[in-house]
Amino acid sequence: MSGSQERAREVGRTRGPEPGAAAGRIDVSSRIRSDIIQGRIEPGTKLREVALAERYEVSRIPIREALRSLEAEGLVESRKYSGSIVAPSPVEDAEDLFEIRTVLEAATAKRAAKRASELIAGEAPGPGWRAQRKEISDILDAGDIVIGQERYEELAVLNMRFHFAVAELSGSLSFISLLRQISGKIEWLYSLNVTRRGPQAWPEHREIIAAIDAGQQAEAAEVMARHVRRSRDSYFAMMAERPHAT
Amino acid sequence: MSGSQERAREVGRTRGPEPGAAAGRIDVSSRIRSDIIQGRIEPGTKLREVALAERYEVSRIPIREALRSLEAEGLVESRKYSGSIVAPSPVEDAEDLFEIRTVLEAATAKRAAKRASELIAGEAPGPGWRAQRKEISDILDAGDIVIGQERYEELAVLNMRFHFAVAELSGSLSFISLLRQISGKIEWLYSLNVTRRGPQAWPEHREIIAAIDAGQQAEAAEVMARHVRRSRDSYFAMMAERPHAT
DNA sequence: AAGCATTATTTTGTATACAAAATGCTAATG
DNA sequence: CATTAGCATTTTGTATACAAAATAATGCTT
Repeated sequence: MSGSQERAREVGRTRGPEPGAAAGRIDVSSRIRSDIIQGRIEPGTKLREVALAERYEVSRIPIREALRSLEAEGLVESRKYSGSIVAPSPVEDAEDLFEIRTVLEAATAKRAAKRASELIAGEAPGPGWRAQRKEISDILDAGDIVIGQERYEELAVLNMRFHFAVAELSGSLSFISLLRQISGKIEWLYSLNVTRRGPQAWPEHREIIAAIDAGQQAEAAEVMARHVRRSRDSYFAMMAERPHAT
Repeated sequence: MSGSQERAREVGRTRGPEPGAAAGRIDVSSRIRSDIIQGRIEPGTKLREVALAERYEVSRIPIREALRSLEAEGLVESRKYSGSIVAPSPVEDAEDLFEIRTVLEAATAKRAAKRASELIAGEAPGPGWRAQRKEISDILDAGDIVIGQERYEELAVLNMRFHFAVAELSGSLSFISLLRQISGKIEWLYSLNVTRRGPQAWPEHREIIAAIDAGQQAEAAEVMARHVRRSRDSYFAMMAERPHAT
């Protein structure tokens, strides 16, 4: 690999970036993702790299890498030499997304129950079980408290945490990463409507955990599937009432 | 043509990179992915950007973007300021990967059957149906020919194409992109063993399509699930015979 | 004036240069 | 001798500079 090293270039001492330009920053891709999900950037918007670079006060390089990640999540669509645009609103994919959640989460519940049954049989369920199981109890308790105090807005994040906690209880990294893949679109979907599923759905979580704890794989899968389908029905019922802002 | 305009365009000759440096190149990320899947780079290997840049004869920028994509596929693991390494061999995740395929592909078969039932009912199944359905027939025929001529090595790629074609027949982009997400690891899994599933599995594909064409959703899902599970069993039977090179 | 070829302009893609963090090594100290 | 503080090296992260492609604008021909 040769290369004409002799640039004979005036020493560019003037080159350094403004000191302090790179102030404390929180991962650009998260900020863009958030801006898309929260609707601060509309679907179809052309994401020009220089504009984003200015907006988030970084250069184009981090922007480009962030766009690659967001592309993998399906929040952004890119074509070579043609730039990136914000993906179309996920409302069209709502049915698919709920179906995906149904089958994947039923599988995670089943696997979690399998691990529990191993525990019951005296075998070791693998590392982390205790902590993961406790995490779920904490989430369930927190949900009850939140409901008792009628702070329903906080249920959404707890709900998300519960479902991911079950995935982690399954011990299967492949399922977790797949669920994480679609979580962006799921969040986006829900953020399109301020209303969320009411508190009456929360107790279903305890049924799911009961089946898992009992080591009943088929039961756990079925209860989880039913739970997600109800959440689907609730979503579409809501959409029927108040038309969405696509 | 009055006045030939000599636009002196060659002023800034100072900085240009070696001419011809960017020769015809085929997407770096595909090449790295291929090298990982084919085992030319072992799991756990530190992927240093400069080394990759030299190996693929590009600068670090395209390398970094490729690594982001591969990270999303789970073929590479990265930590900030700590670089990227090739993900561990997917053999440990084999069970999970087959389970994921089972539930996702059963769902795609079900949806494809649903579209077919709409066609039967006289409704329009949506755009692309005809072409997609024909594509499947072509693949099935090609497989029969290949088997007839005992060129079994070519079955692997046809098999992959068939399953993706069914996903496309479902008309659900979300499912397709999720399946594409794990396809890298699936390919990796299979490439670890030269042997593949024998030709006796091929006719099962026609059963799946038959159920879809008949618009029998539950049946299509079940047949597809059974098919993937058999492929799972076949894989593990093979692994039991000849120990893998982890 | 309409359609098309050609030239500007814009935007993405990539290479180089420099800064920041992590890693490894050396040496001083208990 | 083990440990650790400090320094040097290595490697990733990011900014700037330039090249290539696409898009917009211009002018020419019919």
